[in-house]
Amino acid sequence: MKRKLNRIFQRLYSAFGQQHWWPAESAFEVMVGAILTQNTSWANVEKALAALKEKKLLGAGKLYKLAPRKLAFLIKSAGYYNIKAARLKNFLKFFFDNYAASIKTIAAVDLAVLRKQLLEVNGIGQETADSILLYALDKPIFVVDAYTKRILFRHGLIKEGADYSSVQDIFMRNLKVDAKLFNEYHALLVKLGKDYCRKQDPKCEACPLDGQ
DNA sequence: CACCAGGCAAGTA
DNA sequence: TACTTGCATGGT
Repeated sequence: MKRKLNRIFQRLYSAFGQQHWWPAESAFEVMVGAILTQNTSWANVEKALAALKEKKLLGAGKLYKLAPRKLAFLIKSAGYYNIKAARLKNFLKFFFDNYAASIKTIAAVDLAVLRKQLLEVNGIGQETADSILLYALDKPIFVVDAYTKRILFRHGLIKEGADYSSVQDIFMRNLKVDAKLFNEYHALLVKLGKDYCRKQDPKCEACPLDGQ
């Protein structure tokens, strides 16, 4: 498995190059984006983030004070806006209550400890927690998403419907535990998923992973 | 028109 | 534990 995973990474990197993830201007923006992108296209999330920036509200304090209805309205384009507004509030309360909304403070917390805490926040599941840990706080944890599972399934590396932890373990146990590597690898899988491994065309034509 | 997108929680059996 | 359903906009 180590060989397969490393070969896949090399193929993807050769085909697509560095992805420069996460696309955001700050760690806090990554956290907000991680919640907004739940089951939602990134293009729609970008509109929501732009709306918050335009109003100069993309900061922990500003967002926490903002009325839930107003927040929901501003992130409307990201879909599920009522529930996402509530989830952002839940996360912000956690961030203020435990870490005074300080990125430096929260980033100093042990990976396993913080992951457990994040999962206790209503609205933050495994993928969102791991996205925050890896892309906002630079912690070495592998992010698994729908693309990851689909790609691994289509290439015969996992069974259909494999659960999150089992897929995550495949990467964590067979790759060097390195935030930089995990960052690039997940981003490359998303790139492949978007461009070649769509749900609608199961044939994955011209997939860079096929052939020799 | 139908289907999908960088999930999650709550309800049911 | 293993399904099912609600949440919602915007692009293809």
